[in-house]
Amino acid sequence: MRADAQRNMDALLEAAMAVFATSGVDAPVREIAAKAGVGLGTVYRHFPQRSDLIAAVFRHEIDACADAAPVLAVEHEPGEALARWTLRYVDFVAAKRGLAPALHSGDPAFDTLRAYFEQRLRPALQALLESAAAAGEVRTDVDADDILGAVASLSMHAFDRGPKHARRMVSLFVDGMRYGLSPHPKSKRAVRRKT
Amino acid sequence: MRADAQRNMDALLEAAMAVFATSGVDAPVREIAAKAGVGLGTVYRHFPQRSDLIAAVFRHEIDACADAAPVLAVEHEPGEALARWTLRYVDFVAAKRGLAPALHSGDPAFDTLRAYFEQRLRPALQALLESAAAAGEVRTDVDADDILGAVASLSMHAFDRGPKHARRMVSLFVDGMRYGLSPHPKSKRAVRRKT
DNA sequence: TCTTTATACGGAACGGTGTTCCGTATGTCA
DNA sequence: TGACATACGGAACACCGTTCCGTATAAAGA
Repeated sequence: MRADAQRNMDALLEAAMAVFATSGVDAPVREIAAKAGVGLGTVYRHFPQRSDLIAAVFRHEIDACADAAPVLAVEHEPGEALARWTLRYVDFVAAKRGLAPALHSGDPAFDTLRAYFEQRLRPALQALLESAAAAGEVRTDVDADDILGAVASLSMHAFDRGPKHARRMVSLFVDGMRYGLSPHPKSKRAVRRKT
Repeated sequence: MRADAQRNMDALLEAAMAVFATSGVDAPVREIAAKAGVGLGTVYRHFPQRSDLIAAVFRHEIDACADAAPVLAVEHEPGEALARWTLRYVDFVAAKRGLAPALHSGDPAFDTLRAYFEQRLRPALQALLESAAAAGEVRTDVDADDILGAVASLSMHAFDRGPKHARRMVSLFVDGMRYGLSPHPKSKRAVRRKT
């Protein structure tokens, strides 16, 4: 791949991410091209359809969210890492709330995306979940898909009442996974009731 | 109101309903105008914005759904009427699935619509619900808003797996409301356990 | 019945969108 | 250093929602 092509590709992705965040996913392609300092033709060379650009940005952010998991796993105790990643995931879902319609619109460009979403996020979360479970910091009757689905629909709705509310509802849910287990990582007093 | 104006208005509503059902709510205004045998200017005389036309069709179908309630109430036993209306409501929600994004889009033309939706459907359902409750055919700890909300979100999701699945899930929900009560309207054997 | 006039009609025109096309510029490799 | 495959920019196209205005017509008074 030619150097300038690669450079423009990166510039486009960055510009698109910024513009989508500001003006929503309905922002004109011309605006993104301008922000990236690139001609219209160049946009369509790299992303034949408008939806391909959206999908690329989306994929990019899925990666960022998934990649946050191992980092958090190193920086925090298992239970805390899980809790923090979940809130990170809330932010991801919130940012992409405007895409829900597109996802269900039947555009084939987004079919791949759903699969990528699961394939990438599930293992990331599963690792955190298994560590936390092994450390006895969360219950064992919840799996990664449960969390991905529940938290997504939870924050989707709850965001209508503001980001604070969404994070609070999700925190509640996460605390539910800790129910009956040691309340703080440091104090290992076994409070556990109800397997 | 002039006679031709009324005629064109009706033709437009009918054409819009048909076109939206076929091509979705994103269908071009020109297509609707053509189907109604009417000029573009006429469309915008009656519906200053595209969203006003959508809202009008929506209101029309809310009415149809609400008006079905008293009819069913006369034709069937209270519990059965409630069950049938709920499935009628599923069809309504399913048909309008494409509007969910628009509803949440912040367009002021749709703000009124949400209010109308509740103001019209809640009393219709409430009447069925009270009859059924009075006849001892459903539990009394569920109210109209519970049903409207639950069934809407339930069928919204379930329709991804086909209309059969949606109706099945909702039927399950409705049966839940009958739990512990006489299984068939005719046979009044009191099976009831658990108040 | 015939005027009159307020009202409604049709469709060309406008501004803005996604997408295509092609002449021009440029990175890459022998 | 050429030669050429590749990438670039932006004018042009098709289609969209919306506006505008000259024309047609339904309705009310003579």
